[in-house]
Amino acid sequence: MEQLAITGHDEPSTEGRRKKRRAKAKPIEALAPENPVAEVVVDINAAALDRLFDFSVPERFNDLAQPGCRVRVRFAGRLVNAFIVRRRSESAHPGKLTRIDRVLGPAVLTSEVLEMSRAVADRYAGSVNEVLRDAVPARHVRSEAAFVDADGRLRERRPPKEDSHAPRVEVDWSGYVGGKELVDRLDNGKQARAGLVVAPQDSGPTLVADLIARAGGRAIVVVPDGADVDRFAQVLESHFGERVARLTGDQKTPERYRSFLQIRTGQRSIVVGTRNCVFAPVTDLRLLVVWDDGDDSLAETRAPGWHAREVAALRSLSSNASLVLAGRARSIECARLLAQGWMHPVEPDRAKRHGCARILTLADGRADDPAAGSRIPRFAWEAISQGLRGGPVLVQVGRVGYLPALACLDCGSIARCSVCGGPLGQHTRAQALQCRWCGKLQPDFACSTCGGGDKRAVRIGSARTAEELQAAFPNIPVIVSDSVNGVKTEVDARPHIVVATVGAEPTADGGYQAAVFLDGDAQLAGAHLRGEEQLVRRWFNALSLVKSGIESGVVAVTADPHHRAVQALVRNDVVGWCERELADREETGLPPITRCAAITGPRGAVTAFADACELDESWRVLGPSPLQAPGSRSGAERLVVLAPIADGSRLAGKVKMALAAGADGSGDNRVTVRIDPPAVL
DNA sequence: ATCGTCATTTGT
DNA sequence: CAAATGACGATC
Repeated sequence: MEQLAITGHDEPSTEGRRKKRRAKAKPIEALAPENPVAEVVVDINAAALDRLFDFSVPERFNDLAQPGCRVRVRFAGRLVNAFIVRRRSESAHPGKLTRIDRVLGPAVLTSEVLEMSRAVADRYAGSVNEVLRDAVPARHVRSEAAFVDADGRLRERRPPKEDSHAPRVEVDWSGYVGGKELVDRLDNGKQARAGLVVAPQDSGPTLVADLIARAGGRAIVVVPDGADVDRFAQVLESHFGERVARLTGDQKTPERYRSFLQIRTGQRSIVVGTRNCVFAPVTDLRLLVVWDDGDDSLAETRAPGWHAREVAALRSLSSNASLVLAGRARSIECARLLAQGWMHPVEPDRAKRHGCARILTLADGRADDPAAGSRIPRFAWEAISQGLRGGPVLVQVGRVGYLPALACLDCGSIARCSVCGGPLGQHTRAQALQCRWCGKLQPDFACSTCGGGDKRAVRIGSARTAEELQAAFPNIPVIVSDSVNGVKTEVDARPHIVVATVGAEPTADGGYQAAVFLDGDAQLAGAHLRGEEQLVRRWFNALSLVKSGIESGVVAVTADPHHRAVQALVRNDVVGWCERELADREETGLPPITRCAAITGPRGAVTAFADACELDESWRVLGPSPLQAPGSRSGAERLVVLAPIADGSRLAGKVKMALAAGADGSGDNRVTVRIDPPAVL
């Protein structure tokens, strides 16, 4: 009987002797009695291989080889990893099927995650296996033992008893326009989609905890970085205890895999983590929260470059889980979804908006300040010294280093590297000038335009700012938080000065007494498309670190008080700012109003690829324009295609077709394509 | 991707 | 006329 099941090796062998010997040494095993065919996704990065392949299941793997399992298969002559998608009774493949070589562990990939990965791949013109690499963490065999039974299957576990009734968190939503509607829907088990702006005086983690409780647990909270994970997890664990799992990019393989399996087996049902956790296999997911979704670290850098907000949106569509994009600011992408009516706004009302720290600018009669033109005007000094009487003071600066940008004293042209033409900067007080692109040290500066040897500072960095403040307040400790000295996550409540680059501000125990936002004008002037958006986002993030309420602190902003970004801060109105920015993008037809494909590569190859895509006549093509950046080889250029959102999947489809046909080239002539990359133009 | 096959080019 | 480089095409 077993003989009948043998499909055997295909040897059209001429020598019966050899055949006999082999058969004796290794008798051919029968195939699985039921569904002997396994459809798999192979783990090879090639657009042309982004489809399912059939393999046969030997009898001994019949129980183990379940859908969702990682397996090892011989494919195109090599052993590669793959995921089983499903088992079937027969194959449509005309040829003979190769056998699965080995089964690597239990079913880690759920059908929901697979389907979502497919949707993400389609949206970004990538292939499923690329997305699966991000969705399913690396296997760790030793950690696995505790989660599988003797038969190799996952041991399903229920969360530590407690309840069908998740503990309530005491949050008063009356200060939020749209808040009642949101929590009503969650309370009633209906799907909700909301763009939530959290007031500076409220705790983000607490509000999120309340939403999770109302949604009945079973939630994923995606945050930008590890420090945020700690902040959120602490609060969530205080409410939900053992049900919370952390999943972050900086966990080691065993810890990460264990966390993942705890989620997969149902042992933990609330996940807080960095971008990849948006794929976490929470069973019966009810709520997805993306915190501060304007932060670029929520975008994967490797292909296909998905963004956690978009993945969450796709997942909420396919799973019926609620979706909340929450933060101190609002991303333009979120504003677009709101304008479209796909999500509902939830925002602090007028009274709540007035309840935060006081914002001071050069307006309000302070324009006559004799020191108004200096980098740190008098009112900012006053804010610092007054603040120091009660506690810590935050000084936010635009750039890291000592003197990050210099210019020739004579002709005023920017100091540039003699080798590569990159901008020169002085990183520490003692160090010579160094090129920011190629790193070459240049002790003897000579202006490349006029030959002059004298220079002046154009920008002042965190190190120099700290030095100046230390000189002015000799008895006060000055702490620096930046990429060079290390990013601090928390400081205590004693009076000291914290100098931080934008985005690297530590939280202060009890809140800062005062804050000063420096270099706003320079940052707003360097405006590429999203520069202003990023600054506004970071300002509002920093604003929330300052004491509010009755003893509220002050925030001194030195940028042009008439700039709309500064006005947004003064009126604590990030929503209005966002609406205006969205209107601007609508006028110019730039992302996120349009779907975008950015094609980058060597000269010529870029346009050749665009031709291969057979783009619609109606789509807008910008460039190709030369790429001037530190890493890029000279001659690299970029072409940007803008299509209406409604054409998004057609654009991605055409790009994918071209990729599958190999139009992206190989070796030095290779082009890369990104759909909706975080940085365009 | 990577490997094989077939075709075209190059070398002595 | 044989080795060498290259370009499709299939991969189960």
